[in-house]
Amino acid sequence: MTEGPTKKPSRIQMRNRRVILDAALEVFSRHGYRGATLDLIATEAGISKPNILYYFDGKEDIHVTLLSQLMETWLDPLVELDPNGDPVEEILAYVQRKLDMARDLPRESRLFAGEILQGAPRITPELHTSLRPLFDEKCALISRWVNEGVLPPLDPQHLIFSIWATTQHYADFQAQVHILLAPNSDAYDAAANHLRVLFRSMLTRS
Amino acid sequence: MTEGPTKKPSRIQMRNRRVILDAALEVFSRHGYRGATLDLIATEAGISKPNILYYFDGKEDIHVTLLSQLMETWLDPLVELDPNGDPVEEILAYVQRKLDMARDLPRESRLFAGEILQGAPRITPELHTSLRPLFDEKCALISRWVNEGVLPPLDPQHLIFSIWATTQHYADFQAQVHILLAPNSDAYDAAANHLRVLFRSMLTRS
DNA sequence: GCGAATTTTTACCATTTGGTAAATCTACGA
DNA sequence: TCGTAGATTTACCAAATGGTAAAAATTCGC
Repeated sequence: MTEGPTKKPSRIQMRNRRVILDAALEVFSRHGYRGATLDLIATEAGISKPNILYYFDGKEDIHVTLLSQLMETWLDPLVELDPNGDPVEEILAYVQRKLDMARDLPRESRLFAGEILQGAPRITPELHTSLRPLFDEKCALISRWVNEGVLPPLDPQHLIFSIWATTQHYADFQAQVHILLAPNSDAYDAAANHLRVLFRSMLTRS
Repeated sequence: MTEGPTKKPSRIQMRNRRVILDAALEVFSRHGYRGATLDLIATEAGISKPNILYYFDGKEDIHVTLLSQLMETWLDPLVELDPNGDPVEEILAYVQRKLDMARDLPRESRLFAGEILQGAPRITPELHTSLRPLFDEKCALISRWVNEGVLPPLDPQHLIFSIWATTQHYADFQAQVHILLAPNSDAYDAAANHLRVLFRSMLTRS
């Protein structure tokens, strides 16, 4: 472990690590950290448990690896918020991107939600180093837009919270949403329309 | 279990069941269902593990009891949505009540969120019998308001989702919120202001 | 094809955890 | 105060679970 340059991974290592992480994402997001077992992950991956421990140092290593890899994808929509674009359209496009992610990557959303829900015991450092600076930067950008008068007065921090909350809700609370919505309706289309109206109303009020 | 009328619980039973449930709420909300152990709950409650199993049939029994008791409290703010009140003020008051609950009962919020996040394996029946009818009823009420022209066109289902999502976010994602917000600021006051503006904008747009 | 390195399996193990049986202690009404 | 129903503790247990050692199998550069 105190070795210098890590050997570049073989094709087998690349493939198996990917297979294991995909299985682990499925299992962790469905059962939570403690509810997930190495046996479940092993079965899901089609790889024996000791073999999984050949590729990862342990259960926690798999979990942390997943969360770290996820973080980049997760923050990407916010990174793309363009200082040079039209403020209202930029923010609405951000809402749409976040909603698309909730639709396309619900397991990732639930994995992240589960970690935060339990106090972010394994990802707090990353939140400080990755999320916090980006959050501050984009809050400053939105504040600038407000000060320039191109946006009405609003709280950038809580605006972003509202966007996160409303979009991720469809992935994180999917079980509830499915019970409450008519099964044939396309929840995401309706949600997209609703959220566009909701946030546009706030961003364009006179 | 096939007995007829259950004996009325003694004072000791009342007290100990309350103590156990309170400890279990703390432990379940912090660690999730699988992460919570009877030993943790026992320590937190100051009651030995076998003694806990004298009052409850098992771990799942405690969890289900907690969720069932919580459901009533949880739905209460929505029950109070008054068909005879002013639509905009009624909905904004509902938002405030939900936000107050997230502030005052964060453990309950996280317990519920954890259950839904994992597919509501132990509370799905209650969601159908308790939540669904109330949800449908209040959606119909809001639809009526829209049809009467006292509210602008909007999707009642997704409006309620947005209210749930934005308010519960402050309890469920508390760990993240604490990392991102300046520690001295009063998050709930700012959130209340923000959410009032957000939803009022949508409800009063011309 | 061959030897070394990598990968996989087999056979385990210690700990944790939900739960139980039975003995013991305590409260409480007669 | 005494007997009994109710409450609590002690001493367990079986299954699940994260993890390991070492043998066996496979892959790969030459």
